[in-house]
Amino acid sequence: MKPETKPEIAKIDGDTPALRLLSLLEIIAEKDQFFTLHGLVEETGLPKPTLHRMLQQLETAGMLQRDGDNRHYGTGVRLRRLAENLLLNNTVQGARHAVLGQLVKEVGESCNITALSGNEVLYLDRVETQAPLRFYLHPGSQVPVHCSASGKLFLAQMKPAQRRRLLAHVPLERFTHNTLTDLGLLEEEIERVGSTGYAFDDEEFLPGLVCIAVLVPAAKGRSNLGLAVQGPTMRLSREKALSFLPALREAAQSIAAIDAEATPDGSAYA
Amino acid sequence: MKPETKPEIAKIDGDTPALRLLSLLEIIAEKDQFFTLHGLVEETGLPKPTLHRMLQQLETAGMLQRDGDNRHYGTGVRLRRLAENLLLNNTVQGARHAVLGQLVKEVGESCNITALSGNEVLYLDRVETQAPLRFYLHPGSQVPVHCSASGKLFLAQMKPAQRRRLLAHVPLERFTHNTLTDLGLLEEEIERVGSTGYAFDDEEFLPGLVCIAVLVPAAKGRSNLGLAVQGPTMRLSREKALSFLPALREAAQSIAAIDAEATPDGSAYA
DNA sequence: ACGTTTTATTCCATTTTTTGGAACTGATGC
DNA sequence: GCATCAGTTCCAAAAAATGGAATAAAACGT
Repeated sequence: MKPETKPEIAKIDGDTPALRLLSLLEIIAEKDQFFTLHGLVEETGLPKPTLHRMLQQLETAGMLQRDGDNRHYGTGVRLRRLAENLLLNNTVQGARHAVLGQLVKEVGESCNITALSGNEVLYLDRVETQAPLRFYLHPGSQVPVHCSASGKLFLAQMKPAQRRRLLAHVPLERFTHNTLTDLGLLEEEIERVGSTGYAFDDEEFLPGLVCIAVLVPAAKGRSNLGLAVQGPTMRLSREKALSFLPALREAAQSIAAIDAEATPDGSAYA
Repeated sequence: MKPETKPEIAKIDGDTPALRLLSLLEIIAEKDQFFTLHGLVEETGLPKPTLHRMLQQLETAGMLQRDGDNRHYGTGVRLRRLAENLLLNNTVQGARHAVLGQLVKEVGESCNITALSGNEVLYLDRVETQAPLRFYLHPGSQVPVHCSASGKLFLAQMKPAQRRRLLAHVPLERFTHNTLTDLGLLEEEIERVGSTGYAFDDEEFLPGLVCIAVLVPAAKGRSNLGLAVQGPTMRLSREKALSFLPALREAAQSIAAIDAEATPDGSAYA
């Protein structure tokens, strides 16, 4: 008797067809690989025609895209744009923004919340310092993963295979004298970042700009939110930046708490 | 008679309730503020009870969240997490996109990844050149097989019977002076393409647009992914296009490697 | 080249869900 | 208190989802 490909943990739930479709999207969103109709059938336990109809619906709408062989599906442009807009425009969500504002007051430097989008780091929200000398980087802009503090944090928590795939094809473009353009050195740095739980950007992207970042802890699984303080070298030394760590961690915790508290008690969404 | 406030540009579309719900999410995703039922009614023109039900549904599922006063809605944790996961895990598209971007840098012209979808060639992804003069063709659009470089490559690798079946049902529509509308001539061209391993589109679809394409090699069987460089005749001669072949082939190889890694091999894909 | 398997797709009668005009409720304001 | 405005509930007709079974289309093996 063979291993009996058992697990088949059904996960699709929802009281209405539309919610079941969203539930399916959640399963899809967790994949970092292409998927097939057959695979989903095994994974969810749903009848094949039902799943087929759902996928077909999503494909016609441009939410999914069939890849090459007509068998493997991946996310479509429309779905990705939806996701980006959702994250991007969520900023006036007040609570997070308020925490950011508070942090800026405490440390006296510009702070921002970041997320990984594709192979770049996306600025979700940002509060500028009051100091006259400052870098202006607006929410919505993107920076490469390999030369930003948040980016290195995101890389550090990925599964090795996932990280390798991303790094293998993203050219480690040089922006400044300090940019890590060597894969080996970058891996070393990422490991350091992973073990210490914070990351520096020591003028690796823009000359004169230093940055220290931590992850916003997630209730479970990986986090896709980073929190960072940025400032000009002129004002912000490495030591001073390090001294902000406690405040940074506390703020990250607050943001995590906001998200956690906003979750209907215990059973998450049900 | 007063100005009659009539911005009311309905935007919700979709052939099925579930897609209409996604369409609603898109509208919501574009907001950077909380929103109300009434506001959405005015914005979309949908009946109040209908929208109410939709919002209620999304709220119960944890996708939306009401803001204290029970009147204003904002995005819920579950929806945000969905968006985060979508972006976080699209490393495949990210990696492919990076390869495309790199190729564009090398050759200085717009490049795209294509797939055969039904009887037409589908643009999966595209990166535009920086040059000011350019054709704008977005991902998701489709072009006929008989007058596109990628299309001819797809045809060339088909079994003759398969190709005949496809061509029998696709009228060889004329788009430009150079379009191959004669089946015999097209067969000749396809044979040439098959033996050389690359294909030209010499203003056969759009006047002034030339294109050279290769196939992304597949691990097994036929490939259904094409990689192409496109440019205006003004800048891109046939000779120059030919000189891009090595870069094109190398990029195709990279994409093949990415896909190989991201394709659930045989069975499980978790 | 041909039969075998695997996987995708279509069919369709039944069940479930959506739809939206109208009526109702509750809050706010004057 | 009455007017106003927004949110909510009702419900019968119309539309859509469901999934077992049948079919079609590739991929595979010989």
